[in-house]
Amino acid sequence: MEGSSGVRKGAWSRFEDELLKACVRLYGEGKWHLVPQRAGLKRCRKSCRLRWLNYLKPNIKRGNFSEDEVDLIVRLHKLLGNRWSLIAGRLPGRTSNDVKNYWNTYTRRKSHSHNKDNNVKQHDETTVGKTSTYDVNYKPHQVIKPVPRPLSKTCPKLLQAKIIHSSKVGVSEEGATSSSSSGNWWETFLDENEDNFGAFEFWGEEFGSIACDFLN
DNA sequence: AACCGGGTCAACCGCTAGTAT
DNA sequence: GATACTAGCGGTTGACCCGGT
Repeated sequence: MEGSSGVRKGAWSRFEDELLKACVRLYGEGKWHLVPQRAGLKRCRKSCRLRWLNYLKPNIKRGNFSEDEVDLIVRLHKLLGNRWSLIAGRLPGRTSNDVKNYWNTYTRRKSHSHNKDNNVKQHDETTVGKTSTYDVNYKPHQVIKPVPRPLSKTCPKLLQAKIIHSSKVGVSEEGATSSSSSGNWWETFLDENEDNFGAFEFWGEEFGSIACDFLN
């Protein structure tokens, strides 16, 4: 299976996996455009990156989603919409592809059962997703799509919150660690923690109120 | 045993955002 | 500011598997 440009497509062989793993071990993640050359693979950079992120990367969790994970996915999807990478970021060991695939089958299952039985008044408590679109009490939810905001580095809110980070090391411009001692502020962004309501407000009054509603 | 349909998951494609020059 | 290039994302597709008939 090789394209006209000499680039292989389709399923990865064990040998290719080993080459890719060895390459990442040697050079680290990133610079994906160099990976095919370095690893001696006839794959495009996208293919290499995807294979690594979705399959070869250590700590990837496989198998069924737990109830907690499903619940989190439902809640996060309600808040973020189809931002699979953001959602996956909150689920250790899960990839955006996993989450997306799960959601697609999950919603398909839901719509299937919905079509089968339009008269269902009570949502089956045993099924996953307590907030399915087909709940009797379902209200169309408002998906929050982060809007780019022109923020000055001297923005008082930013300075106050000390969340101006270097994109690489997660350290404030002042060289101190951020207010979130355990790393990046977004890692705890959705925690049910009062501190975060300030963060919501930071993105604007509207976002803050929606997010608070969501968490309540 | 053969066929069919649905579910699952890996992979590809097209697009946008970010960065370098 | 314009352009080129790279990284990353979400949508979609297709192969494979499995259970039912």
